[in-house]
Amino acid sequence: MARPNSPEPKFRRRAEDRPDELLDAALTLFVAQGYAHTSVAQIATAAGVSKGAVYLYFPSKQAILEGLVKRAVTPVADRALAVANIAQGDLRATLRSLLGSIVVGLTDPKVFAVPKIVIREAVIAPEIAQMYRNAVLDRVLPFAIGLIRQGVDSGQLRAVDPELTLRTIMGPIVLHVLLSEIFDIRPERGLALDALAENHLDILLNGLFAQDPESRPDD
Amino acid sequence: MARPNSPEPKFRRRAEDRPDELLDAALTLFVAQGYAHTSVAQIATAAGVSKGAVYLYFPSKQAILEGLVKRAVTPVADRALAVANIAQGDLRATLRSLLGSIVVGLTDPKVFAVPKIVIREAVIAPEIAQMYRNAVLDRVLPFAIGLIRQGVDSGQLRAVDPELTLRTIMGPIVLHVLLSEIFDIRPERGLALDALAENHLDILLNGLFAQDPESRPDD
Amino acid sequence: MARPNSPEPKFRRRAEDRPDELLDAALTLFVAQGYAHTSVAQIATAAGVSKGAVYLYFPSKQAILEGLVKRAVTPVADRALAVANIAQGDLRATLRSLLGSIVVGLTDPKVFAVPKIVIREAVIAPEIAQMYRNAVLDRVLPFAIGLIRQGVDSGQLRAVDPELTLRTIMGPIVLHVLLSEIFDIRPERGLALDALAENHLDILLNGLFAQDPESRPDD
Amino acid sequence: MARPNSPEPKFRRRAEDRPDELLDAALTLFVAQGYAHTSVAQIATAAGVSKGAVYLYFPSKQAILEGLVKRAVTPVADRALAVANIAQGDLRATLRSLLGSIVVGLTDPKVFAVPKIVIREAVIAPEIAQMYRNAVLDRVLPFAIGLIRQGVDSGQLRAVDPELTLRTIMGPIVLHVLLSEIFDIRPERGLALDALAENHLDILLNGLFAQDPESRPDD
DNA sequence: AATGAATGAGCTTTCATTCAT
DNA sequence: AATGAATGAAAGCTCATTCAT
Repeated sequence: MARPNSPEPKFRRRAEDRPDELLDAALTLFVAQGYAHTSVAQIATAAGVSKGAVYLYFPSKQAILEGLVKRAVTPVADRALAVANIAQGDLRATLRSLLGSIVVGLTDPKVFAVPKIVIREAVIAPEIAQMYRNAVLDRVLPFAIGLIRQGVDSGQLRAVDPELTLRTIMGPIVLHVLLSEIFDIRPERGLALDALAENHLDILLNGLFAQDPESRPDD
Repeated sequence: MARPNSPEPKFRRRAEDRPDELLDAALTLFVAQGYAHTSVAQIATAAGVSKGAVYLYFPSKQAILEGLVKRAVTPVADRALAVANIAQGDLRATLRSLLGSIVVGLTDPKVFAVPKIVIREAVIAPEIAQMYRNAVLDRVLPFAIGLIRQGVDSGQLRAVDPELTLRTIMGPIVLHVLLSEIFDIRPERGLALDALAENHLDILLNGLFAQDPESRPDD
Repeated sequence: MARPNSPEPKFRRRAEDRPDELLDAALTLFVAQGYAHTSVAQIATAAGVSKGAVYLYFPSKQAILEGLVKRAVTPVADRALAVANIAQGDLRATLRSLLGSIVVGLTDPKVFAVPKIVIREAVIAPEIAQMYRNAVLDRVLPFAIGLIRQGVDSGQLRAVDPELTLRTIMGPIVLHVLLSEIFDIRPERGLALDALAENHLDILLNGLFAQDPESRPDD
Repeated sequence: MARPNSPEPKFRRRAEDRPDELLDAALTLFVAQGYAHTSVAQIATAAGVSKGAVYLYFPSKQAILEGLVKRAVTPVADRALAVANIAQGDLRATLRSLLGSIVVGLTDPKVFAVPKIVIREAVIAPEIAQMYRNAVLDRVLPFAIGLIRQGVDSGQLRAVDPELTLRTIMGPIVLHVLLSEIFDIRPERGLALDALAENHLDILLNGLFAQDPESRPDD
């Protein structure tokens, strides 16, 4: 306090982004080992500070988890809503670019790391799942559902249930990302999320079944 | 109380189904609190035995988790393959009854509890996820994928990728079950899994979009 | 009691030497792993009986240790005193055959196993060391000391302290057996106890030092 | 009590000699009760710290035992080798002062406590016996044996086996210390180690037997 | 602001002993 | 006489959190 003209602290160990460094360290460790198997000491070491210092920035281990989710929540929702701007004109094109955005988002490990942690640790920290729900899902889902509803109302989409249809659209891609890591499933090469999205979109657009014998093209 | 020659022996004996009772207790606790937050003492108490007795049947806490998965694995795979018998004749009907079976299966909390635990604890016990993969997924998925491939080959289905298509078919339902609990999402009343399946099937059969007159043959 | 003319129990699992079988099993295990690291269950298994059966013959684990010592105590003392019969005539011959007997005794692992256990476990079971002392040492040592005293009194031995001299006679051999196993010391080949006894006896008889310059042969 | 700003902090800090304090406490307890019967909690209490604090300095209970041996090993070997300087000139004098040093060393309970523990716990921790062997015995014994060999070569000693003779020299004294405590043998007053050494030296120098005139010179 | 020594509750696991059968 | 399931009291060890410095 009243620091006496500090002598050029330009290159001092930046102290105000300590929390962020701690969160980064915690994120990596939580993803790799789970919350319960990660000790505060490990987080401190990974962030390059002492065990005690962690408690200068976070009152408890659980608070680190909360901080992680809080930090991730706003950009994710923002990113999702940014897609809203695409949502104009042809619905097919919108759907295609929407799925594209999702694929890009899920491919970046940083983006999906926090949701994965939330899903995993929801049992022991329900309030965190709640927080995530409020901050992300409750902001993003209604918008997406509204989009579908408009399509139905305008007659572009068939008379489907908008909320349930959102699950049909999103489910395969999200679950794939979630499970492929857990069960070590690698369809062909890599995650092949784009191939999955391609095939999925095809079915959404054209249905699963061949229309009828004579109209079927020979592709 | 003050009942002279007490009719309750200090401990029950010869419980041949102790392992099962312990697994039941563990399952409930693991679902409710997660593996890490469940102590062996809690499992023992819930099963009505002493802490030490647990180790009469399982050599370690982790072995309980494994026992849980082992016990669940066979019936699940069997149940899934039993659906195989439905898989004859019209593919639309097959698909409908297949989804119906899945909905019934996932609605029973007992059935999906173990997979949920496996998914949650995969990070700290990868070999258990592996076990589940080998015992369930590797038995069931190839069969399902083969079914789709036959549909494609016979011309009933459009020229979709069988493996990726399976994700489109299963994804929405499985993810819904997985996330609805975590995020406490209850669409309208209950899980409404049947409504979801209905809407999903509708999209699979007819596509998402209203047919524009010229492209739609005569479906 | 009053067993109704038992139908030829000739080849029945001999039940009355169960205690001995248990002691045998315990001895082996105690020697190999120490008392603390040997569980009653191990003893039972090694003896081919159930855990509970052990308690039909011994009231506690410690009682097994005591039983072990009790069983070993009498024959050891007897064997030692049997050597007394040799103790006649020339003292040099007596000493030589005495050391020979000791060497033979210590070479047999069975004989020295119990004393080794007693020595090792004396801290946690002082009453057992006491028992050994009373039953063995107090019977054998006075006799040996008396022998030495006679030698001194008769003028065959120099004017040494009989009690302390007994330590000089016995110490090297006993310590060698005790430590060679512990420190994995193998002088040349095997324990070479006989060579040690030979050399030791030589020193006892002739002293360590060459008598004087001129009398020394030219080795 | 009701002393406002208590002058006794909840815990002491920065005790750089904590490890030593813990080793001291452990040594006392191991000597009194044996390794297996001493709990980490006991060691902690005896050292005036909490159970957890022990693990700040030693990774395991066994590591305490090792630390104990490591700490004792260097001074013992050093002390032994310091005797080397005495080893010049007349061998009789050397032997006398050597035994004197040993007696002094063994009389100090601190010095012999660790070897006694090593001997006792060798079965369950053979690597510790090995460590002791390497650090102490392998440094000291060759020197002592060499000394004897020189005596033989120079003709001062008779043609004895140097290695085996070392046992004759050391055995009685070491075994006496080892067993007297175990069997609660107290010859007359105290350990009387000096009397033992005196008598032992006498025999080494002059042999046990009274010289019969004719046989002595060149037997 | 930062440290890291210290705490103490809690965990998994072992095992001598008991007892219903 | 014999079993072995069951107990319960430890034990060794971990770790989130506190606090003197």
